[in-house]
Amino acid sequence: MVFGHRKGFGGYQILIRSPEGVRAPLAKDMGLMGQEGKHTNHKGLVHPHMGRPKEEKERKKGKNALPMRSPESISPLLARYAASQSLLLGAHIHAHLLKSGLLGAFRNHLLSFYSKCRLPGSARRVFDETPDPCHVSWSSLVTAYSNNGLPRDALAAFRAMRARGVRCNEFALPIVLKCAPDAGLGVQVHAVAVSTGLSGDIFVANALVAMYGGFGFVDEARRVFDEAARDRNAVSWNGLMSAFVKNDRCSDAVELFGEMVWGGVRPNEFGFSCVVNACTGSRDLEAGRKVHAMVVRTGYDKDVFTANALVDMYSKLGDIHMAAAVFGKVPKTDVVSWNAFISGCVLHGHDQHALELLLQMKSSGLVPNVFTLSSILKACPGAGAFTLGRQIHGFMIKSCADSDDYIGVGLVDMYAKYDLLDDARKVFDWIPRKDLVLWNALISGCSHGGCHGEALSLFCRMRKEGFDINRTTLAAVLKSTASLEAISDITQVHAVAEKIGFLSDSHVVNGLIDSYWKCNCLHYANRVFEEHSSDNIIAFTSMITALSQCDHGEDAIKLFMEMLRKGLEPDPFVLSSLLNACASLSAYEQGKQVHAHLIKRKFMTDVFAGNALVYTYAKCGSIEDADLAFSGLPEKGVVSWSAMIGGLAQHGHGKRALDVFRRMVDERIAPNHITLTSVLCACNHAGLVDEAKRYFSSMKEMFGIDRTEEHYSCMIDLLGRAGKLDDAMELVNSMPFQASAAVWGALLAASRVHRDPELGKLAAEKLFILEPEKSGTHVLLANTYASAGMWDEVAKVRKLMKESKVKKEPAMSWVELKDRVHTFIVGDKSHPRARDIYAKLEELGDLMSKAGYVPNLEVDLHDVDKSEKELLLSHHSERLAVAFALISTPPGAPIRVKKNLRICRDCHVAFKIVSKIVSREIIIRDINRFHHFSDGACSCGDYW
DNA sequence: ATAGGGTTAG
Repeated sequence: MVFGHRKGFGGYQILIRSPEGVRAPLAKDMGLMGQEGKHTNHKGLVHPHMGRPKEEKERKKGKNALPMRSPESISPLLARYAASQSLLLGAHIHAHLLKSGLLGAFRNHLLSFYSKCRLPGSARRVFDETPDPCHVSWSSLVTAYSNNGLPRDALAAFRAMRARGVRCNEFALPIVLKCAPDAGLGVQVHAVAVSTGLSGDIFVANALVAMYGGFGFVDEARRVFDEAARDRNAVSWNGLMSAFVKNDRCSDAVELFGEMVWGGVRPNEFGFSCVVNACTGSRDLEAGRKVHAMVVRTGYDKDVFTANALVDMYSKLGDIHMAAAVFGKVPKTDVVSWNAFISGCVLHGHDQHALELLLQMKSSGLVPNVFTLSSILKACPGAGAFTLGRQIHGFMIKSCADSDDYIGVGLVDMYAKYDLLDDARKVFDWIPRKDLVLWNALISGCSHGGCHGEALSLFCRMRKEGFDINRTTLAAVLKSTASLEAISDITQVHAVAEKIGFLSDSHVVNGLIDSYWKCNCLHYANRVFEEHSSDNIIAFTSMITALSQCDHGEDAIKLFMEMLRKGLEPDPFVLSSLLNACASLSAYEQGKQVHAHLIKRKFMTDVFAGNALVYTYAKCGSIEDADLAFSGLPEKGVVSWSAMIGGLAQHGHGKRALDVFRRMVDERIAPNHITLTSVLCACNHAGLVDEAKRYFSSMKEMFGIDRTEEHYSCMIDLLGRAGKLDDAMELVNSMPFQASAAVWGALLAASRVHRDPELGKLAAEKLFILEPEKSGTHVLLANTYASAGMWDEVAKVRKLMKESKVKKEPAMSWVELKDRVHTFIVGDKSHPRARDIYAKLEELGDLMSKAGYVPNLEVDLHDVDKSEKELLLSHHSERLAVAFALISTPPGAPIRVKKNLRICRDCHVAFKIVSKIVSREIIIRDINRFHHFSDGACSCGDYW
């Protein structure tokens, strides 16, 4: 039979009850059965040192035979045998005393002997045979029970003693206080102590401090401590410190330690280990280092408890190097030392190192226990050690230790991280007593692994079964509602969170904001933000993200300014989020400001911020800055490389993008599906059809990446642009996905360029169904017919467009100047400098005509005469933006404009000429890509 | 009479 399965590993071995054990001969010899048979310590586990005592072995061999003893030598002899746990020798003396009739004088000594040999039953027997037990006999009996894991019997004996009117002594009280099951009984014992005048005894006072501390009554503990001011010793200080630590008042404990040292009391190993734990609990690394210095000065760094506490402190407070240094110097490491260091490594993400430590630990002869293994389980996914994780699972089942709460959670989490939700679920179902953390692990696993419906239904089950939930539960389930974009579910979770008072929690607020904006409910998101989190950086980050993702980049930047005004210090998260806002706005100047923040606050080593910087500079039209940021990254991950390749692709630097991709492969960074999308995109913008075909057909075997819908869509677009319309259609028909609006849109555009009205008609019909609200479809279809000279069809489409009441999405352009973004729509006269802008356009018009520019009237479908058409063309939003930039920036400065639709073909021609006339670089970011106009040419090579 | 290590989570 196995027992002790809760803490069944490590310092204590799992106990197998076997007839060959120490106990069998004892039971026979002594005629005693029952409690004492287990030889357990108070935790119900066998201690490894409890082997067969040396003296007993020697006697069996016939050496050292027991001599006749004089009465005076009996008492020290019993004490010696008790210390060496020599049961048989003690029993021999017992028999000798019986025989010689000397038992009476030694009953209390025997009682104590049996108690120390963990035989409370024998002790009781001696006590029962005592004709008139005195207070010493009673105290010894209470001690025998208490020290051998029988607190109820100890209490019963104490009550019997009180009922018989036996005087209570200072030895019984501390022991019985230790047995008190609740504060009520503790208070009663306190009353006894006061009434018997024993409360002045320092041992009693210290025991009272410990009792009150253990039950959460720190103030009571403090009162008893204060009353014992005169006799206080180190134990009193340590006891109160420990009371503070146990009750989440770690900083008070640290302060108390200072008081103690100041008062001239020298701390011992108990005090040191306790105060180090207090520093850990209050996250006070500064105080911790000071204590560490004192520990070294006084030589207590040799104490395992203190050293372990230091390892734990440095691990948890972020100085893993110091943790390693202390760990390396622990004179005799035990399981706890290893556990503390291993968990520290896992906490810092050094998963591989944690596994190496496990091996070292084993080879140093120590057995890992449930504490070790729960940390190791956490490290398995990161270290790619799935097999080890499975083995731990098997090991746990075999040793009946799998019902350990932490191991259960660790297993659920590990299986979930490997996307084995069925296995996670099995472990979950198998665990009989499910606690909150276990539920959370499974729900988080589900929402992480994309099983959002499952996560939601688990959450509902939890609520129905009356389980408590916490912020982790809510955060996980909100992640799922965000992905499901299920507004009614969000409002329900919102209501639950409100009901149980979790709306002040930043993680919950974060989840709600995130869910709401993903459901297009930006106003709800904003309401949550305004109502619950005015001065919290996480909430600001969420809201800034929400605004920038919903195309409210300007509001995102405004909110950031507000955050600064409130005196909140930006962190790398909020700055990364802000960079995304700048990217979506093409706000180059703002992006540089954020870059400055990052440098100033020493965040340039942050991976997320660094990647966002690359992405933002590329999106803001400066591929050079993006390249610089990319080269400066301390660590380039797959996201960094993908951002750079994608940026180059958007700017039409196809060859450079492919070079970077080759470098990435050389450096053994595994590309993902996003990288491959960027690669295909690079080929697309540079017209590299053969390269694209090669990557597209071999990506699975070369990089193990399955082709997604996006890859197909990019490939179809590429074939279409290159005029290979048949190949494109073949791919549409053979791909394993329904063709999306993006695919048909690409085909429609291709059919216009390559004058294929039949394909254009097919694509447009699909688009009318897929995206009935979009106006561009009509325009493109009409253009397609126009390009083939089918004017009747053009007229029909225009009529259709009027009937369907589809409004044309207004074309807009933005240009950034210093810290403001200026917006323009076609024919816009609302800008304060409108007069100057139009004058500039007129001036340019003359110069352009002289340079040979002829307006391309085909691109405009308005039913107006020729001169009016020309005027409309020359007042397109992008032209207004460029003209404004020309009159507001110094000569020679590059001009960056962002447009919400594709750039107009006539404007494309115009800007080529303008760039030459004014000797400026003009950079237009349209919905698809970047156009760099310079010296009469565009970077896209007119291929777009 | 006073002491230690572990799990979920933006």
